[in-house]
Amino acid sequence: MRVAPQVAVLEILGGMNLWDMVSQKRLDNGFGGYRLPPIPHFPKSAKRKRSARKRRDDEQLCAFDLLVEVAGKLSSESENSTLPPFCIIGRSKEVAKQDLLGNKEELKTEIPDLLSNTVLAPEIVVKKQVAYASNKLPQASKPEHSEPLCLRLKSKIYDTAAGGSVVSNSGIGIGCSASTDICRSGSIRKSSENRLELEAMDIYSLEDPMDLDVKPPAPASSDSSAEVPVSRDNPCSSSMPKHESGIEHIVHRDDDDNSSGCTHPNTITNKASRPTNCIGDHGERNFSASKYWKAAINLSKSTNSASDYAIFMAWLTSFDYMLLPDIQRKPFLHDKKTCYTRQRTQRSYFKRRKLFERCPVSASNRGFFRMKVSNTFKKDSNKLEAHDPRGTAIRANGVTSPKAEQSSYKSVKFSIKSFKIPELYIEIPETATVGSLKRAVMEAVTAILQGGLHVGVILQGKKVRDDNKTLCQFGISNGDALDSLGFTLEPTTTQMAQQLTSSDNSRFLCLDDAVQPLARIPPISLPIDRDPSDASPQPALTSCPKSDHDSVHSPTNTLSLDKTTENKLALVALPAMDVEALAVVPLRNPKRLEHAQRRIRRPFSVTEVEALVEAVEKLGTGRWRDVKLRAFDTAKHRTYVDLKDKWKTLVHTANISPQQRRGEPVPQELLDRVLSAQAYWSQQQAKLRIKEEPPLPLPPVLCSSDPNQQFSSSSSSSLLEPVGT
DNA sequence: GTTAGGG
DNA sequence: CCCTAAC
Repeated sequence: MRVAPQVAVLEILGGMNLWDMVSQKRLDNGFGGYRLPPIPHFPKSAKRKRSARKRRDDEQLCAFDLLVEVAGKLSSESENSTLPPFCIIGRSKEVAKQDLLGNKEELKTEIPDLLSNTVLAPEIVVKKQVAYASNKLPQASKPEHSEPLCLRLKSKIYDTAAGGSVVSNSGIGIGCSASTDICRSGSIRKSSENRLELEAMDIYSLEDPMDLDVKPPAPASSDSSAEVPVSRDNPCSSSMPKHESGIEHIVHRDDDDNSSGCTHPNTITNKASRPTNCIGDHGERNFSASKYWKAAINLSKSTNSASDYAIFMAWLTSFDYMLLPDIQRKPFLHDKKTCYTRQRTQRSYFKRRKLFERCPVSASNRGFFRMKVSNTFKKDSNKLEAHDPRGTAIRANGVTSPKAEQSSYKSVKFSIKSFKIPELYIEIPETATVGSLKRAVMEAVTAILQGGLHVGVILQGKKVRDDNKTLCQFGISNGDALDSLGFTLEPTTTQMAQQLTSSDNSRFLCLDDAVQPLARIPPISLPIDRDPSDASPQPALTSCPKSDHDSVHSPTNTLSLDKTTENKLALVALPAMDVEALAVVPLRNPKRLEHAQRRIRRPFSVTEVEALVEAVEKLGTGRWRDVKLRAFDTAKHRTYVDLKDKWKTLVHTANISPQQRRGEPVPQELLDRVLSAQAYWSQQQAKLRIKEEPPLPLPPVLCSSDPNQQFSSSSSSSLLEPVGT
């Protein structure tokens, strides 16, 4: 019997709000490279167990954020372009499972952190990848040269500035840039003091950490940049090599790391004299992937930090592995000005975040989660420079800077919560090697990155396209509208599966005065649902599929159009198709990972509300499918459940005081109609129950002869094209 | 697959 | 917007 190789579909989730991911713990179980360390066993103390659990969670968050930040630094400090490629790959659940079956050897290596005063002392676990564990598959499909190895890096993160205390010991998987090639060579296994690693790679435990609540060291040194807290002397850090020489090697040795294990900072051994980077030792680096990353490097050179951070933050949160550059290639510590110091406290992310929001100015100095938004507010430019690696969805608290010499200038502080992450699907044969998978993912990612990402600004669900308007003109500088401010990542160009050619930096960039056209969306982009109800000055982007279906994209027109609309507020309905547009390969059988991903929130526009109201007026409240078909047939992102839910909230909204309402205000007239229709139809339903008589009770109040007219008030004609069937 | 309702 | 029971 011939067994057809199955196709494993990898789904790399995107589009998720980072904050949601973190707060909802959706990074658990391997998704996003996250693994839950086990909770230390405290049989007799529920309390301790609880606190341990909390600590673990906190640590995960910290570690996660560190990754994010590291990536951000990498991307922005790779000026010399000697930066080895680093990439992020995803993996299927199956592969992950197989991962655990292989032999494991552990290698030690060290990677100086890219953040000031912080050292990453990771362990790399090399696993023999059991790539073809499935017995069903013919062995012949196995490539002869070798089994792909899977690199896993268990990062142990120390904060030297904080006295070497363990900041994090997470299970985040980080790979090494050259993993594919290196592994194939097999050198990695011999290159360093091997140690058998028996524990599963996701097994971690922390000792009861030292008091991690100690306040971070105050910035003492005068010569340090105002922003950078200085590392204070402490037993541990003193033994750590300073990073003045660029690269230092630090090996973490925790020989008694076992299941009950402690990773005590004091076990850190400085072995700087002996670079043990397994990769470097053998000089077998083969950055075959580097070409792809030139794009990323160029990108980082030619664009501002906001986009850099955005990109890497986005990808980081989208993938399972991140490949870090080899430390021997380049120091990353030169830019002290922008260096961060990891906050020592292990307090929860949430707590710090709140703190930050409350004290946007000072607390941010050393806060790891500090948002480095330097939103200089210039006269005729509303350029934002968001440096937050954590992404977007900004929240701004209109904070006035007392320093502003020009009284007319007002600073706005943004707290970026997250970017919307583009979604990416990859399909690859099950018989493919992990290495090829990595390459496939990398190519896909690169294809997008090389095209550049454009940062979009969304205000109250609408895309702000006019780059020349000032923030205050949009009301961004104050008011509740700030809560509905967000950012998106959009592909600028996507030349799938194309060679990276570029020295042409002009293609990479975003968030600049001159927004690059969203040109050249790949032909493979999936059909995108347009929201016909979103009245928009951007016909090309919001056209109804019905009428303009094939013009998948001609964003260029649109954008050029933008530039001419300087005098008008260019609030444009969010096309909301960017995500789909990034799809690499149409997903065939998306076995949703774990909790699939939450759909992005798309507030109903007034136009949509009107359409909904009108449909419900005519059809009643119990026929949501019909309502959908009638008024939202072309809006694929609106399900009938959505419509039902929206109606529910509309009714609620109509019943509360205007002061209590949030979001884009719905005209009272519409709300009145909502109540009216709700009352009417609920009455009908009641009647129907009592006596199952009237199959089609003639509606309305006035027994209008035409039920369809009953609720159609003044502006009766729907803005939506009543879906012709 | 739809509806209804709680979360 | 998600999840699910109930149909």
